[in-house]
Amino acid sequence: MGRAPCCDKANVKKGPWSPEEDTKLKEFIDKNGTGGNWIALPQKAGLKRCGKSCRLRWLNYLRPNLKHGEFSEEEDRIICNLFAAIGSRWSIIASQLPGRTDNDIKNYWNTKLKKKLLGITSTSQRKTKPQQPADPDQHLLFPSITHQEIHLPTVGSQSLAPLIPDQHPLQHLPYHGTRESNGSMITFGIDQGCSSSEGNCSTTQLNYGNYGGMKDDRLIFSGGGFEIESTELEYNYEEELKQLLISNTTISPWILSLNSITDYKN
DNA sequence: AACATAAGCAACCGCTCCGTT
DNA sequence: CAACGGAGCGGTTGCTTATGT
Repeated sequence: MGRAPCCDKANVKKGPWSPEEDTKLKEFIDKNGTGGNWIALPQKAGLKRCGKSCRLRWLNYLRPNLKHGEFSEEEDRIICNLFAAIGSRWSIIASQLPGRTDNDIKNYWNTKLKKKLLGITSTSQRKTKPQQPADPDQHLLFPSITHQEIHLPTVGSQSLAPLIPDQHPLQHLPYHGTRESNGSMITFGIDQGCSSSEGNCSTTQLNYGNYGGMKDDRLIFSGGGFEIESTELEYNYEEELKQLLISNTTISPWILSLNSITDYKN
């Protein structure tokens, strides 16, 4: 026996929302809030919709301060870097782009940004359109940055490890290493807290580092003044993307560390 | 103008997570 | 501790629009 459906599918409307439905939903939420119960909301609001559908409509279209339209170069960069770091965690990526929704970013990535990055392959071309060359400004998506903070909606006490997909190279990196700093060895590691010395921070931060390229069969990551190696090359999501990034070693930064990479002297 | 095809995007589906009982 | 149920998420679908023949 499967689980009970979230709503009576025979009696709910599906498909595109009408302006009247939008108005009903918006007015109800403006007046009453969501009440933390999406399942009960449609009935209260007088809508013949599934609660999940209402939630999606509100989050992706009706809620205030949503940004529509073209993504900026800066937004492109953030999406690319975060995708490289954590993969298709669209909700986390969306949390870094005010006014953008996870669905928006997901669609944008799948339909435009990925192609822009890959220089548009022949197989995905509009058949009759002339072949576009690879974007000459492609490298601008990967400026050489060493440290940029991203605030993840993660409670400081939680481990960041689950945010990293299994196939991501970070999974194969040691969680601790050493580097030289001012003549003495520094130990660093990925801890499970936040970077503030006070602790109790409500967000956990992630730092960008640079993907430094290949050495023998190893991926080298560097950033914040140190370097780290991965001996396993198992990360294989977006194979084409990986090839692109590897082939651009001089210009492609890559994520190195979670800032909660903390330094502490031996 | 009519048709074919690709691109874009809103919405749905099904799964996992997590709080509650 | 297990079962349940709601929220949230990512993948996918399918409709609409744009573009070329």
